[in-house]
Amino acid sequence: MLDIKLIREKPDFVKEKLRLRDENFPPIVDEVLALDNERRGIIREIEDLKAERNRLSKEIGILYREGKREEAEKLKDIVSAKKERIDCLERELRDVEKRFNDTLLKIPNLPADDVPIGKDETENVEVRRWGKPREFDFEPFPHWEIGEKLGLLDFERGVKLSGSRFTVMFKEAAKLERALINFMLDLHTKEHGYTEVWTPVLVKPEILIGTGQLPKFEEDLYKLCEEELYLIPTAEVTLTNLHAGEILKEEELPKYYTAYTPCFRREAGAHGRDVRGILRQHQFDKVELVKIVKPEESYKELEKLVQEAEKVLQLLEIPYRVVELCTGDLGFSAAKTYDIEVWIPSQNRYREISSCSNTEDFQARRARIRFKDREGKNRFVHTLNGSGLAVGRTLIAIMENYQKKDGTFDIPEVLKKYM
RNA sequence: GGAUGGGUGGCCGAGCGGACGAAGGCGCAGCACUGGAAAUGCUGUGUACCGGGUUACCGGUACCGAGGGUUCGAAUCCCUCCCCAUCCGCCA
Repeated sequence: MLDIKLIREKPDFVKEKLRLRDENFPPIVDEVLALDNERRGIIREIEDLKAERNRLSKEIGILYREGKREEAEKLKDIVSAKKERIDCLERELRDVEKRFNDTLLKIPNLPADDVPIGKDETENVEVRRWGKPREFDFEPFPHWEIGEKLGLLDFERGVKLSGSRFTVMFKEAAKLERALINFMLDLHTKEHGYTEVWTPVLVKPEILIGTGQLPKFEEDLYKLCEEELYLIPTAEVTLTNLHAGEILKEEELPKYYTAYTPCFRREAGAHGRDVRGILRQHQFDKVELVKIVKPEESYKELEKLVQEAEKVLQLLEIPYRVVELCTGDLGFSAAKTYDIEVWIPSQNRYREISSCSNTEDFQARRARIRFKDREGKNRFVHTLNGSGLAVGRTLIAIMENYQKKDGTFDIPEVLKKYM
């Protein structure tokens, strides 16, 4: 959530930044400002009336104590009349406030100053490459062919159990999935200083508002019909919200959390994309990295976060590149994002395997995560999140990059002790 | 799912219609004492919003789990809901 004070003081600046994301955003700024004005007018009137009421009520109490019943009765009538007006205004305020909040919650974060300007993913900027794509002396198979032939990936049974975009994994695939999770968690906890966390995967709506999935992206989420609970689309949701509503001590920061969880996405906008294989599934595993840090350290921490995620692919010895997302491709909550894209031989291109973002105080403000600084002032923290990595996609990368002519594939050296 | 007991400030805990933003304690900060520290003493110590000065300030409003209601006035009385604990039931 953006700071309403910033919107009030620099509406043109905010509009300009939002325009870099999408031409359609700027009008919402005027909308929210109009509601803010209306809201403040009503608040002022209510508070004046209440101040008067409180003053008179106090007087009534004193009059009673002094035994001046008649005077007290007179004052009562005056206060009663004010009460009617207050009730009416409060109803009005409730309505305006709700519209104000809904609107404010639907405004995305502002891109950081150094984010490249562009309209969509074609204008993302490559930052660096690691490793050389292997030269094959045969036409590399896509992972779904490798997996089906070896009896490791069963797409038909996935559909039988749960429908399209669900898959069953057998034997080495299932085992490799588990090995990868352990490998990633070990790396981040032992080498990078993260605290391992296990979290629920069902969460309340306000938690999803905290990280920015709600209210705008309800159609991307799975929701229970019996209870007001949603399946998480990423552990970013639970890890970031661990400290929702809390005021942390400055010396507790930074906090580094990592968790393995399954993730659930309806992929509402992705009909027809990547339908084959396990690249885009409704349920997938991910090891997530979340950092809660002091504002002045967040960009330094973002660079470190990306490197920590990259380390996974380096140890697995799989080529990748890092791209910086342009303004038009940034996610809703992000001020700045690096994607890590892994080399997929069968597609002869790099595909996203991790997304690392600094949301600055956008999520902190929504989830009310603050810390008390040395002067005793409460300030919003900055929150960062990144995949470290998407496990299913890492499995794809291994199957394809380590494949052999006979249709089998090798296991990366670092994973052997996990198998 | 059933029964019982609870939800008050950073924490513990009192208050049960008017002077209560809320006793007391702990914690924290400052000062005094000390060679330094401990102990002790004194002082201070919530948040959000609205308005004015627009730096360290002042005024107002709200907040005692949430939402309604009664009342001139609610932490306090009434209703609804949520959450927590314990026991029973069910269950991996």
